[in-house]
Amino acid sequence: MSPDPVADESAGSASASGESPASGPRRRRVASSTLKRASALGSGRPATIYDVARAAGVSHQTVTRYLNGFEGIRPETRARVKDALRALDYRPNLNARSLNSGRSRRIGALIQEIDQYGPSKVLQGATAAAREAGYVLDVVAQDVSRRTSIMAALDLLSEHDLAGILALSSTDEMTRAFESSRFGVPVVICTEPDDVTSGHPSELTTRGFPGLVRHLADLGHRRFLHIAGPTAWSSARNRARAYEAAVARHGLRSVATLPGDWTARSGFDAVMGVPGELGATAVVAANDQMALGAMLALTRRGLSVPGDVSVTGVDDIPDAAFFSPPLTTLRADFAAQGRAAVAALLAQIDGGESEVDRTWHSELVVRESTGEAP
Amino acid sequence: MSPDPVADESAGSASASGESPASGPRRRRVASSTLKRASALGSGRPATIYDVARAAGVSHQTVTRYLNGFEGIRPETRARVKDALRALDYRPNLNARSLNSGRSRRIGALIQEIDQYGPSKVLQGATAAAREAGYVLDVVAQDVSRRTSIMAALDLLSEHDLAGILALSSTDEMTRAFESSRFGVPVVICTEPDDVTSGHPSELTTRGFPGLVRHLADLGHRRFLHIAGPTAWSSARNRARAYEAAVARHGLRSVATLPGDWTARSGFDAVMGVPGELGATAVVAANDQMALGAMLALTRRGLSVPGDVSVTGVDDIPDAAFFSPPLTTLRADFAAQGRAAVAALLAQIDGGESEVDRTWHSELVVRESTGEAP
DNA sequence: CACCTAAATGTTGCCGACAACATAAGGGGC
DNA sequence: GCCCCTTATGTTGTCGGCAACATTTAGGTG
Repeated sequence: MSPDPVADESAGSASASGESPASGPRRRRVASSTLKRASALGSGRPATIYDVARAAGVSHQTVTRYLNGFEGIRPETRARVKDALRALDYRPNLNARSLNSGRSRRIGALIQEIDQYGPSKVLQGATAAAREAGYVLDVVAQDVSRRTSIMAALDLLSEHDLAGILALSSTDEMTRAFESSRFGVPVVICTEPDDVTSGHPSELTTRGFPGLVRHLADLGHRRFLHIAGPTAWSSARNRARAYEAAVARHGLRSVATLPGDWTARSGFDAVMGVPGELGATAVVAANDQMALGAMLALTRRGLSVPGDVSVTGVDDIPDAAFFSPPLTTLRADFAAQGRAAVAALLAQIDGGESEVDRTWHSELVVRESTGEAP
Repeated sequence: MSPDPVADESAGSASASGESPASGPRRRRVASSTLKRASALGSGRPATIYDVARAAGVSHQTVTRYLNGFEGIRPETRARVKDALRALDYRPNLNARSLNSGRSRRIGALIQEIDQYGPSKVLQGATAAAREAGYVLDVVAQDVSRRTSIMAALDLLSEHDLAGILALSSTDEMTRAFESSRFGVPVVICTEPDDVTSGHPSELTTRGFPGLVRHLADLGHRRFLHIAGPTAWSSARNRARAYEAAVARHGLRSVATLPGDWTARSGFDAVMGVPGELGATAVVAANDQMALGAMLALTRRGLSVPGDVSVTGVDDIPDAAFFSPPLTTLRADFAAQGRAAVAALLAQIDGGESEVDRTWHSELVVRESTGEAP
């Protein structure tokens, strides 16, 4: 009835049982007919080193040597191989290579809440970094709605012989799954720098939240409200800790820390759920979405932003600059997090050196959602 | 200086040159020492069918037969194999399998603007569908900032012997790259159902936009403004066409179609850039982000939403319900698009039948950004 | 009980790449 | 000119799984 949602264009004569439509032990060829394969451009299956060798009139090992940059090949031979490679459009089969070498060029990536801005940006950074190193990411997204367990995802990944595994979300669930499983490959859990994991105060604790709170304090705010992320996320816990420490350091008062789940709805519900007077003139949300929901709720409660209450977020998602009013927030660089995680993993894979110390910067972006305290 | 952003926990004794630290033709074992490998749980490399066969006292082929569900195995033998499989925690090496069979369980996925809600949701749906079928997605994200060409990404993917390739964004650039390349595997371009590709009016043209425009017309609006997505995107073109057709059908007037790029900023700029009076009482944006930017711009121009101007979006991103004011929009189901694309690809891979006709529904969600025309 | 067939299991070879070993040309030294 | 030794290149075997073919064992039948 409805139009096919997918515009497909099958390419090449490849698949779907080549010539003999009847029987079909797949492409199992008959004895020596193997030599009849792809000779010209674009025909049939991709060329192998054997095809190239035959075309160049050398042995397959000479081709391998050429590909591996071996010096001792006569210029004349070298030229023949080179020509054959290009003529047949040779692409190495990484599958076969890793079967032999035991090392693949693939990284498994587990990710949760991929539809959120943060995680998807982390993924973007990770794929970019991986690609630059000649790797691809095998991505498995945890669907929130169907919690089939991370273990099942890991099982799926474990068969694909990967060079390493990346956890792109740092939740307790994820951490637990990674602890209980044993992989034969390096593993990295990507997370915001946080106080507990690193053992010393993170940038968010030393500069990010202090700067944010000072900004609000300078505007005359004295009583604060925090809307936290889900406690299962290490970044949520860290942000809450950083917030509380910053408020305490300035000798100010935190009225409450309300639980949220990163969504705008939870920010909205949190504020709507406060009984009686709000009791605070500044709402510090752990991310921009919750700040968005909080602003709407404040409006609903008859409070104006920033007239009566100032609101801040964390992340600086692209939309934040266009909220009504535009949101004051702490900018985070998620793509860099993803890149760093991949770099750390590659370091483990290749060398064993884990030298990847990255400088983290959260930057306070002041917009119109914060103003003088009433 | 700053704490290491990545909490890593290397697992297993695997990597890093096992025993002999000196020389090292990798794990190339010495003659028959191959038999000395992993015997107990958790030791060394993953078990192969040969390990299992030895443990069960049968030939490797019997193990294969068991794994493939072959009936003719004596119950007693069957039990021994089963026990050995579990004892060694056997996992098939899909790499080796696909080297032999020529078919892998991996799908290449190319995606652009993954940090946008739509594409990331499509990816979520796609990975979920792939996972259910026992596949994983090899994701390569096109980074907008570094347009290193899709071709390079395809080259990278082409070496990883994939069962098929998915384009999760439908842009001209992507389409062109797919047309000029020849793959030996099925290819599917995931796109919104649109008029041109499908050859007949899409749901968006027959119901989505007509419903939206009628809603606005019923509120008394007569003059409309469209903020379109980037013309390189087929969905942007289709939405613009659907909008114009709907306005025309109701005998109303479209003042202009302004170009945007999906971002809130572009929506903001589009509205700010209109010289003189706005000339319209309803702004129909091609997505929610641009609608968000448009609303802020209208406020900046001294117009109230929805008092003076009504604004609508498309997509119904989770945040849309919490914009100020909450946004009237056409809901789209991106995850379903991703699932459908995978289903179509799998159909091509497995059967050749492309029976995947999915019912597309855009649903009008009325919120507070639309109201009576002034 | 010999004999034949079907069922159950074992053996060999291949996918594509690479590594170790093996061999065929070239260039001195005497 | 003989021998050795360095190049340049060819041959064999391996990774883990599967398919074709080979072989053994069990189950009937005359």
